[in-house]
Amino acid sequence: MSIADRTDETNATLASEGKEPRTARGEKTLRKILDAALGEFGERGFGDSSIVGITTRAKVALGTFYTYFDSKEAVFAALVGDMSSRVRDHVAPALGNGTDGLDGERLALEAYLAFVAGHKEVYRIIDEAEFVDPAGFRAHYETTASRIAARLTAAAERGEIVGRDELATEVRAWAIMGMNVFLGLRFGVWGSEPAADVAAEVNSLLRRGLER
Amino acid sequence: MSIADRTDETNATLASEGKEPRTARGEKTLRKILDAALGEFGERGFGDSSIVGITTRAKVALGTFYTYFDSKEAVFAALVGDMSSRVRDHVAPALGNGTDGLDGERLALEAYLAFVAGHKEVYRIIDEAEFVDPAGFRAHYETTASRIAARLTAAAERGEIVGRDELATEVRAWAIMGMNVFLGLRFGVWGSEPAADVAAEVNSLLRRGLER
DNA sequence: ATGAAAGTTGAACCAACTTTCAACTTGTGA
DNA sequence: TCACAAGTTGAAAGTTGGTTCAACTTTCAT
Repeated sequence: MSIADRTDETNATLASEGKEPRTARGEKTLRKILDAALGEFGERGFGDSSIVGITTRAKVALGTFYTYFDSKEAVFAALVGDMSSRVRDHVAPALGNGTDGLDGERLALEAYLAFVAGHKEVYRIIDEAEFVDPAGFRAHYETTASRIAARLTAAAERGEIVGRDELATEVRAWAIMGMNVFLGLRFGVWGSEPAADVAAEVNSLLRRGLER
Repeated sequence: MSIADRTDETNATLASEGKEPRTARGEKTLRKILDAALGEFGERGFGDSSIVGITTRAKVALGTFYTYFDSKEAVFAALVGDMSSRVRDHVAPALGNGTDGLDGERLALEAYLAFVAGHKEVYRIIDEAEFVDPAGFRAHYETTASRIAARLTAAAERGEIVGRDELATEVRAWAIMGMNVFLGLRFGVWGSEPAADVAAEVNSLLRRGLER
């Protein structure tokens, strides 16, 4: 998926404040820069990336970068927000396809693993946001955890799972999220064992626990 | 815990190859630099840290740094290995104090949360290693996952938990590790809800799952 | 006591970037 | 058509911070 595949409105707001493109040409250039930045940051990491590297990939002049962004950090932050949405957009549809709430979570993990395997740059950028864009990083995970918590509460109300108080629900949500992220690293980024097998094992853990 | 609290032998090997200190004075200087680096990286992150920052904290001259390390990356890598050991050393004793294997995991998570809360720099450095010292990062997590997997296998052999094949055991190990790390972030680094409550909830998840 | 090895010092060097800007090109509405 | 706004260009200025090194000090074995 390229940034160019997304809507114009979405891209426009990714530029730094007051630097939004006002013509179709500018819009196109902004897209090229964002795509190039995604590639550059994904391959080299934030520290080893340079603005020259980004503009060279985008095939625009160095100065053009500053027409749309205030700094290297600013593009990165824009990308974090965008990658966060992409993960959500890709995983969310799977949630509804399960036979019950927990089965939805299984399919969501499967979709997440597939997404990560095909977009390692996205995984990397969100992870590196912990140091480059802490606010964006925290927003991403707090939002994700809230969504999981809401689904757990709904499943409890439907009588599918055991209900718990608010703190316990948050603990469960963060536990599930942490499992998913680390499995994404191990089986999406590093390895390539079948996503369905991985997700199935996690699902049995969530359903029945480990105890004999 | 300061680097100075550890043994001389341990510290000596933390210097870059061929740069090990040969006198007591050198040993002491190396310790000061390592402690300063831990503080600097922990507070500012790798990118915003500078060698001047480290040597200023350590109260040694800039050039002294290069008596013991080849580069900024080299100190960071030394620190990653050391932090990895520290986490293990702090958490391992708790494992044996449980009434069974899963109870040991509960106490280990509790110990881990307490450790992270008191040593946020350690958490941060291991996380940032993903980008600064990928080999050290991977070694840390693969080693940790192997240890968890070995404990799961042992518990299965004792008949405490349901045994599974190798892939499933690895999935379980990474799932447990991911849970722990994310709970460390949420409840150790960011929040301060009681570690015992968090660990208890996770334990019930592992024992009985979520299903009603 | 003494000299060779070990350790320390910080100014200076240098490579790598980020950021600015004035000139130039392109697009568009009247 | 034409004038002005929007966008593009890349050389150059400016900054930052890693790394080197030759002079100097301390340690310690003999």
